[in-house]
Amino acid sequence: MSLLDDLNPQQRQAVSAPPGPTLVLAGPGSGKTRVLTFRVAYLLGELAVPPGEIMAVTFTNKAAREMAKRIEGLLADPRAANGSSARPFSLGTFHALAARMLRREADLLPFTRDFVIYDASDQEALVRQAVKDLNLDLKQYPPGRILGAISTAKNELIGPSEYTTTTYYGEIVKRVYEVYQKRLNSNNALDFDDLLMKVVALLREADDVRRRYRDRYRHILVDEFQDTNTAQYVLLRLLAGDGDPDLFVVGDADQSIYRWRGADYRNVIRFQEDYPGSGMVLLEQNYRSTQTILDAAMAVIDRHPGRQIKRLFTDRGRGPQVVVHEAYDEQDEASYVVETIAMLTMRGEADPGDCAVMYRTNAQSRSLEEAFLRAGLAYRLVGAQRFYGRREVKDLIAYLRLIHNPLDQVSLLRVLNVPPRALGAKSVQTLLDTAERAGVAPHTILLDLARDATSPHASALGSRSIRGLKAFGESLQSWLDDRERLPLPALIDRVLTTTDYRSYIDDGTDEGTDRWANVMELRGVAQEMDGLDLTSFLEHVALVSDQDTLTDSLNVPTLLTLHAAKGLEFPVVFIIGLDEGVLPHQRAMDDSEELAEERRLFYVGLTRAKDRLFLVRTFRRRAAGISSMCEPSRFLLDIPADLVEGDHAGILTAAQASFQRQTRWDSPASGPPTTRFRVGLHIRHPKFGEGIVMSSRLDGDDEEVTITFASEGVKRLAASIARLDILEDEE
DNA sequence: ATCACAATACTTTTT
DNA sequence: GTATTGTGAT
Repeated sequence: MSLLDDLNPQQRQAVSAPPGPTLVLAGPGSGKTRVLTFRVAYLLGELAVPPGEIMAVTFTNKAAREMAKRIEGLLADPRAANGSSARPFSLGTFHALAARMLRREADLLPFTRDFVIYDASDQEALVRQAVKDLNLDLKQYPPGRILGAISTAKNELIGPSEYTTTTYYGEIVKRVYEVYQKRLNSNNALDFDDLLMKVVALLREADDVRRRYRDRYRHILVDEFQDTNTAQYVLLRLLAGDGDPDLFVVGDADQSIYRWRGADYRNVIRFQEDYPGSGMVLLEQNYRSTQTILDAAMAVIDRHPGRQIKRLFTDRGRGPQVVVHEAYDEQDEASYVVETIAMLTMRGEADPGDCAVMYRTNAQSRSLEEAFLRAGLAYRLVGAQRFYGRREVKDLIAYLRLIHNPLDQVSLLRVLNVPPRALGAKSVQTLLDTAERAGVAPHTILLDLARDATSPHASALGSRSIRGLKAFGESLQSWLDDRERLPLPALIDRVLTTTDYRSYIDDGTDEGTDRWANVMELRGVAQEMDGLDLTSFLEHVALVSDQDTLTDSLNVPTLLTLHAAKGLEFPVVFIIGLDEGVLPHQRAMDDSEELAEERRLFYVGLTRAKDRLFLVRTFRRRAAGISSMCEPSRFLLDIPADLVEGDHAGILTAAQASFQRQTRWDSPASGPPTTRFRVGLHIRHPKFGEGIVMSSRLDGDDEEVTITFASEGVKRLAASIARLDILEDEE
């Protein structure tokens, strides 16, 4: 009797694969989390691997926690070869693990272990500063776009000095990038991308450090491998080392939805090339959804041009038909969702907590929230910025970051005049100029003023701003002293009292009360994480996103974006806003790669559903204030009408008919000649045996096919020369 | 010089 | 609904 008895043959093959590079290609709902957790348990139990040697990388911290919990459960199972309870091993996201390594090795690095992590809005503030510094027009060079370019470069491990370009715009980006990076350094700050980049640089340059980590992490597991970017992949390779490391990666190219963040599912191909001896296991059976839902999902993903028809199968039976609903406007859409959930609950067909509502953009949650509130029903929102993006929360965090790392200028500028201290733009600018001229960081000027108002720095400043700056400096000094003495919640209280933050934020209105409640909630987080120091608290705040804190104890419907839904499952799923311009999103419509990603995103949403699926579209939609008509999503039209519940199928067939007359398609109208060998196709080669097509591209009249063979690894073959037989679908 | 309030423009997805 | 910019009052 072994733990592995609970698995199907494919899963068992993956879990008990001999240590070495292994690629697990898993369809949705195929139990890949299960495979990963069993693999860890197998290493710990069966192979008696010391826990310290294992590192598991997950996509979210929530996934990490979930996995830890499950492993603990597995190891407590009497059938586990080594029935002691769970032991600690490294587990977390790339970013969290990288941050830990950087703090540990900070002595070798050009920043101190007190570095702060800048989130997207901090980054944008810094880019904004840089653009202004270079006397560029913010309108012409929107910080967000420049930041995107910088982030893309960082994900490819391209630093400011290596950044090459041939365009004028690229030249601007390069110059902003240089200033931006300099500012990060002088602020003792790292952005998200730096966490990865700096670790990679460290491991590349410091031989002894690299050796140490390689010796330490003998077994590495990666979840959602299709969403790794170049920096992450290089980091993995550095940690794993050469030869045949035990690198166990699990992914599904069809669920790759983070291309815009630099993720490259071709890492799957790279993996096979870099580790020619790697094993490959497929997980094809789906344990989650009914056949109807799977058929709908497959119909959508199979429209992906140049892709093999995939047969996901389940033994769960057909289940109820898919429901398609057309609402009049967003309010109507939201009330339809709320009413349907209420009805299902009332009939006892589902618990409120079984239901999830998914949408493309966070903004779409608003009408839903209003409808839930109107109906007096509770809900849970997994929002990107629901909590940590709020002004009052950011203010308090900025204060704490400043205390933690006074070099953090972004935070300093944020709070210097919040609450108002009569320090306007002019005073701030004079402070910065004075600091620059004296060659010191701005905060030292403040601290100097606090000690001695007549310090030499004072000359350039007006008497009124000196008073304000001095007062702020005194407060800062006292907090810095407190930092050493007081536990975190008490430190927070001190900041709130000295700044009299409450009377600033809480004006007695409902909104003000709400804001103060948020401040207290943040304090509560600090309190809960008992004994946590300031460093860990700030790191938690920076790296732990809302969905990581998603509690499943509440029995209420969940509202979340399709991206946030990745890796989750619900008995009842609503996907709303199935309209052209929303899903697919307007900004993805003129790029066929992006359009393909939108399609995969929809596919991810569909495959979250276990039993029932509701697809909702809206006839009229308000965007940026004006309401206009919109057309049904092209993805919706790909769902075969015979999977849709009677009354509603008409909506589809009518829309499909009108669609025929138009020329919207995923690829240009003329369309390039298509490849004969589509990704995922099973083939047989006379010499190499059976394999799977990883990619194929046209090469003149010929076709170059990249194939992974079960026995031979990756080969690139010319279709005209190699005698490739296409095997029938794996039915 | 600062601040409060009004007008304005913009709004993908997130570790 | 939010962040930035503009305006007039203090």
